[in-house]
Amino acid sequence: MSRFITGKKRSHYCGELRTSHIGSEVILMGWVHRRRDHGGVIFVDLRDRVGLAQVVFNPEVNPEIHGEAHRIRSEYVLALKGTVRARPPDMENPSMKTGDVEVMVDELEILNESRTPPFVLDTDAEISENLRLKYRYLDLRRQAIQQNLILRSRAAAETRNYLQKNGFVEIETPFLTKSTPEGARDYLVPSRVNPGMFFALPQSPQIFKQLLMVSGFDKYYQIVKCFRDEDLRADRQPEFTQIDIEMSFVSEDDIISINEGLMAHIFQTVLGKELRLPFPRITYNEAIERYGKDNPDTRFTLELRDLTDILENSDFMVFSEIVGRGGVIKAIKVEDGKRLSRKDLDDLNNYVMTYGAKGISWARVKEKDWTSPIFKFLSPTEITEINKKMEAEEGDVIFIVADTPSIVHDTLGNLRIHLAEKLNLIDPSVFAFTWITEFPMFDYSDREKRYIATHHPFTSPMEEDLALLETDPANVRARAYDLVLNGSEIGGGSIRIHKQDVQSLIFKALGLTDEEARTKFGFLLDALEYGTPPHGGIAFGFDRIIMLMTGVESIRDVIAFPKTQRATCLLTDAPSAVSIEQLMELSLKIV
RNA sequence: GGGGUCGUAGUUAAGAUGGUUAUAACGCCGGCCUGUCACGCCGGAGGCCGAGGGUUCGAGUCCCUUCGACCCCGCCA
Repeated sequence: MSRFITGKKRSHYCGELRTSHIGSEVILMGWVHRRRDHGGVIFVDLRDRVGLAQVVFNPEVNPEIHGEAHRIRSEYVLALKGTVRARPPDMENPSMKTGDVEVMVDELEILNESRTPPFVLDTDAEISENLRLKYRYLDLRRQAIQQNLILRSRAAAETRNYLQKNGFVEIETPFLTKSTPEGARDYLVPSRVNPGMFFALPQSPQIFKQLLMVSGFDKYYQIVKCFRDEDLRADRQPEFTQIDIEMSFVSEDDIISINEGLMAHIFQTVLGKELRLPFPRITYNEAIERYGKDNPDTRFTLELRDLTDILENSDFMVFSEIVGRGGVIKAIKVEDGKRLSRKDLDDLNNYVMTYGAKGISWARVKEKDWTSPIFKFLSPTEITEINKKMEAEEGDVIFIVADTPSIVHDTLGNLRIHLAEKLNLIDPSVFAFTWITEFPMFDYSDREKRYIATHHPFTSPMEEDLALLETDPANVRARAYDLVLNGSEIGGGSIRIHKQDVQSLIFKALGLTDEEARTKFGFLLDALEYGTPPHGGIAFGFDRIIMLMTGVESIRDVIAFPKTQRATCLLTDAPSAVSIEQLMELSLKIV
């Protein structure tokens, strides 16, 4: 039996010792971060989740414990009692928070030994991600990622504080629920009791939170896991966490202002960062026009300008023909273009092909003319007009893309970010929030040959666009809004439909027959007939918010046990095969 | 489904044009060392070059297949 665990309790965290503790007796427990054995005196940096403390074993003070300390290796777990003292003069270590003091050990117990870890934990050295994920429990001992998870915990706590204080009720909703059409692919769970039937894990608690509004809960929230069986990215995991919020008797402005308050509260309490409210708002159309994306990074300019008018009748057929087919021509301008070499410029042709563009034209603006592969194809008037439109001066570089509107926007929108990163135009200390409003209600899906909901099928259309529902669905705007932070969509929501007749109209516009709507959403349509209040809400991607707050590049660095890009867990080896007995119990057969 | 980067001691990496015994640093093991803090000094062990096949007198290096990690496109209401 450990005499420390049964008799003596930890008195302090290693990382909290300061000069104020000098003279006091402390009991520490932690991991051996580093050991420096001088043959005589032995120093150990002992680590816990707060930080490091130097503990000292001196053979003259206590030969027996010093002998024991010789056995100590990296990552051994120690319990020890000792006295905090000031370090001898000129022996302080200013790079450690606890560097002014050290602990002279007079009792030691090795609580556990450790094999040599597969990678060293005492540096910030880059370790390959498959090793990190396989030994995630060791990776999570590293201070940087521990700090991320601690910050995440504080952000979650402050979210709850704020919402509770503002009268919200946290209510849990089912994980075993009904598969719904529309949206992402569902993760399915077979039902043993009902052979051949499946639950789906929720892509979000959307319908349940609306039903809670019908029930009169008025202000609901939940910090909740959601599941989507789609391909992964640096900021996408198959299971992720949302801050889910819904309110009754509110307009867009009410939801926006309470959530601006939420963001300000979290950033203030967790990061000590004062956010300026209200956040700017721009419409979806404006975002696309100016930035090419509905999640613009507004920390830098490089805005898109439209050259279609100037070039639609150009003798340069490449441009005029594209316009003739309904295409557009847009451009961005980089000041001080010397920073881009000729090779940089030519390499961009490969870059833009990723986004479906056939190419990109560039022009170095000179005092009289351009240096540009397309200079000889354009008239002097066109050159002048373009310079004027772009407000270009000598030394600037202009990038021009001509194609369908969506390819042009996609290409320039991403090129904008690419160039900003390459040219260091982004101040990493800035948090630039923007609301995007008036999203289109529908997107046309080429694959499904029908309109699909841009947000989701329960989103209310703008009243003034109701008449367009049957005649011109592409131009119906939704009462939907996204919150964008530094070019990441961190949240989105809408005012919902609360009338059964409007909901039916939308289902019709989406190509759902009454019967299909009945089977898929009958319970919701029923509920709408029993006094549903006007309501709306929002959901935030909690992991993404934490990524931005911690400044990490990968969502895996803010999740304790993440999946790989192929949606597997290298630690547990999930997913894995199951026994034939398990399958039979579920009435399943592998095809 | 598609495009790209990568895989060499425990770890991180170096290994032009194919050519003897595959390097280095850190880590690990042993020895020495009483004030270090990336402690120092001396010595040592450690490799099926992701896996399989092929070309060749000869492959870490070239070709094919395959596995895995990461980034991107599609996808993600």
